[in-house]
Amino acid sequence: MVERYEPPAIEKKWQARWDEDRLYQVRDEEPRPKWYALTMFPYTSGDLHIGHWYNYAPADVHARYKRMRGFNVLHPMGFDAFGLPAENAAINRGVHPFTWTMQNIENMRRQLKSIGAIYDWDREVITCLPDYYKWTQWFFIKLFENGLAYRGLAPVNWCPRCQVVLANEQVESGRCWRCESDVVRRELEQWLFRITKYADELLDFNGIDWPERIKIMQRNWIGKSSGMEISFGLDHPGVAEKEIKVFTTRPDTVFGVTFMVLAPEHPLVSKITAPEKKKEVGAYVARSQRLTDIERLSTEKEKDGVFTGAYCVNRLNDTKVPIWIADYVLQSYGTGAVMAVPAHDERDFAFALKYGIPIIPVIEPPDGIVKSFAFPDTMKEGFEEELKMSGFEYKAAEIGGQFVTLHDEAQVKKYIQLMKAYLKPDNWNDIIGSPWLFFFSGKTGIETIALDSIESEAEILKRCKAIEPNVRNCRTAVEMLNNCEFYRDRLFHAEYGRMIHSGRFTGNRDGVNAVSAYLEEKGWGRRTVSYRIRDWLISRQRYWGAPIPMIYCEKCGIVPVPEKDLPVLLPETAEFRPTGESPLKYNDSFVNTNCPKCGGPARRETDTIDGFMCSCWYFLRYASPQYEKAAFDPAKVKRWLPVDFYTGGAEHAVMHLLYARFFTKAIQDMGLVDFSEPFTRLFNQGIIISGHQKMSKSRGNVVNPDEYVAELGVDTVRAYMMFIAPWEQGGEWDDSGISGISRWLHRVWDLAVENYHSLNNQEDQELIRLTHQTVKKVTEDIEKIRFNTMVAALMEFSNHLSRMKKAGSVSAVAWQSSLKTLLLLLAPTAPHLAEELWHRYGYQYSIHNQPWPQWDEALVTRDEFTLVVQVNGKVRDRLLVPASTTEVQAMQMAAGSTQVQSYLAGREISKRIYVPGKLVNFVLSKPGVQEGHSPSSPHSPSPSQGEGDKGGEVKP
RNA sequence: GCCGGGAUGGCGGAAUGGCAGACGCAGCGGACUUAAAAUCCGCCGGAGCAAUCCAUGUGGGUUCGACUCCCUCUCCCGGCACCA
Repeated sequence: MVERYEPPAIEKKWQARWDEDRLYQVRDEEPRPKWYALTMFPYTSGDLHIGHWYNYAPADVHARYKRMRGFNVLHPMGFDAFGLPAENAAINRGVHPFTWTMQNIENMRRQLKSIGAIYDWDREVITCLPDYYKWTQWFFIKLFENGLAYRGLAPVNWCPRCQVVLANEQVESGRCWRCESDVVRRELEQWLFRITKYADELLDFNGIDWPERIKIMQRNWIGKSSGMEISFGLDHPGVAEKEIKVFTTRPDTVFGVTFMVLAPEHPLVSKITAPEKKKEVGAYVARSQRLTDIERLSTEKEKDGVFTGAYCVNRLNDTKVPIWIADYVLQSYGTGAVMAVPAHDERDFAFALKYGIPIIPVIEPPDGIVKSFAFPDTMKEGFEEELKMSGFEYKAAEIGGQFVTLHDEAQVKKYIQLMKAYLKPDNWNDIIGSPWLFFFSGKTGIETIALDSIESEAEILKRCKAIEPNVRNCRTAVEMLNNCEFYRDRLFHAEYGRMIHSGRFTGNRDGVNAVSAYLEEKGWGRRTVSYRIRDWLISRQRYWGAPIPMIYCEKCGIVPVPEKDLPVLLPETAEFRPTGESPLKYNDSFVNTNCPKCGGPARRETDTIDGFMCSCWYFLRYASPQYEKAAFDPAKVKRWLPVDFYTGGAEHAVMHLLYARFFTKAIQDMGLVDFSEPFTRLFNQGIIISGHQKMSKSRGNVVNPDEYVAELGVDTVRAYMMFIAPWEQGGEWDDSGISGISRWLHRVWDLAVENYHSLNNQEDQELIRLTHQTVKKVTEDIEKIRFNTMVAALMEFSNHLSRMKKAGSVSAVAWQSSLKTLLLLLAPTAPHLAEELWHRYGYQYSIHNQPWPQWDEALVTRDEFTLVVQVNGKVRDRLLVPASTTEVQAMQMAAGSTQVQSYLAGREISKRIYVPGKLVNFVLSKPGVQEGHSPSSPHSPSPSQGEGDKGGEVKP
């Protein structure tokens, strides 16, 4: 018996050898082209679960492949080491965050080493060490000096559980990204980064190869929308401001403004509120401050608000517009004020209905449908017959009367005539949609009033109430119409269309541009853009982060710490209590300092920097991790950056990935680097879930890879990760298939280790073909990141080898050469096994320094192929034919097939389809006669399946 | 609600306009063994004795031909969620 494959021993042996030989040490200066393959470094949470491995193992396979393809590959690893969990461990268990973090790193480094990756550990980066965070602080000062870091009073997202503020990106559906607590608002003075300055640049993804999905998420997050800032006149005694500015994307609806809504936090609120409304408004403002974002922004929550008692003026039609406040308007977007057009905005519509505010339609519905309800007993005898005769679409209402639907202007015109003729005295009728007309039949005839302004709205309502007691409690005309189900779909729409009821613009179809131009000409507005994205809030009221390197001096104000004094070290001792204030605040020896400018007494900033800033530049540090003179050695960054291939989870789409892009653009503008995008190609691998949930310690569903490694070997685990699904897909962790991979690697071992006895060389050509075919398939699959099919191809290849070995049907030379190729193809996936077998064959150490095998396209193609023969698109025969077969020959052979002939008998071929190298399809003309089929195929081959099974029985 | 992605055997998946189910797991049968494990060989979507038919979430369409392209609907996953 030959030696058995024993992975743990082999793996340990080769890892030690590689380590000793510094096989994976990366040299900066090499003639080979560079390849920077980066994978997102882990947060130091304690240990790596199988989900982490799913990030790292396939990334390493790809990097190893690139290495064999002749690239000088930098594939570094490090630790994202600042963050809340470390401090929470300190609070809960009394371990110092530093100790906790470094212990975790020890363990994680051990696990990472067991992967057998090509990480060059000399380049390890740990963000919580002073030699790293010194430069994080240095970058902060650079941003400050360039006007990109500023201190501001802002309503912030406060997580009551973590006792810390969060950036907008770190709030997920109103909850803290880390602990899922509901976030509340607080007004605090904080440090922010001016990411909004780069909003437009961040929208430009030219030159980078990123998944469409991530680009869309970033675009949505940035949320650029073009519109207008429109000024409404304000004339309030004692108030200096003479206008209220609103932001709108729909200037074409400006004639439909019937109220104005300010955010509760809007600075004008306290100034303009009428004395008798002060109490109510104050209470509303107080309440909205108290609510969490979840409560306040919940779409389930009914829109509510309060009238301030004040008015402004719509300059376009000189209408007085009541000013309300409501918390569905956000102070932080646009101007914090909106012009409400209830006829064409869903929220405004709901709000207006709730508070009885008039609704004036100003845009025609694009479907052109107009409705009218002929109320019971309002029409004279014979009206219905007239409707019928005129061909109108109508339906009898349950309560009597008719629902009439009109489809064009001619119908409307005709209907109006008809209706006027039949309307009984002292009644009214209306047509809704466009035009919007009310017809009142009085003593003197019929009077028509259009619902085109606040005044006419009031007049219409007054008259209706006079006629119909049932509508007396309606506050607006639309509220009255809204009682009728039939009208509902006409009362509100948000589409673009022809303007109506809009003075000089009535009839205009390009309202947005027309109104914009007019407002600009008048000086009442300007075209502008708004962004959803807000500046990045980076202050954290916590200990375990890089201290913000700023000093407050009473005389000199805010002064950055001079570079020579960096890093501002975290004091070793601090009291860790969840107070909501930085533990540094009460550390006198940290806080008290001297002003670098005037030397006088001063205080240090006690907040620390958001950990996401550390990961904004770690990819630069890897280029020269021990460099002491600066954050990075410019020559090395020039050599290695940008990252060629960045892999990691999609959960960072609008956090890390957006921040890192911003940061890179910012330092490019400072002249520190000469590229604008850090990651040329991004690939998001899928997530491994467990029990239908993301793996996390807190959920208690983590799967530890260590046991699999100990039992089956790391090569098996690596290959299994590659095999389970396409990498971008991920999925539920299920180890039931891992035995298949283990068996396969054992088979490969036996294949290579056991002696081969050649009996003949019958299959040499076939083996050569299969070898080249496999090289091609494996290479292309790795390039396309289709690792699962790559492993499948390797399995198929080794299955063929097994068969040939058993048969002894290839020469010893062909066998050796193919096996050598198999090992090379296997090297990235199963590096230890490949190295061991390579060594046993006596080939030169190391297999990982060998070039990737090439394939010869001429040898890949077979000299014969299976020609599929179809009749009416259904496969009826398969013929093995020479590769040189011509179309004519193929047709002849296909037609000659006995299988096929039974389908052709008595039928005419109307079309012959030929796909070279693949198939022939005979299309038959429609069956004329039922007989004429051979008894063996009684079914009609015609595609018409009407008769189904019962028609198929033909007794012989 | 809006924006993405997805649905294929018992399971993971393969096939991106041309042989549906590669490769693997599980299962079944056999060989070896005193026996078991391991290993090896065979079978393995459904119906049918068979010829053959049915089958890629639903319903329609385009095409000689559709898992693949287009439209409708259902369900699942991810993101955003009053952004005016």
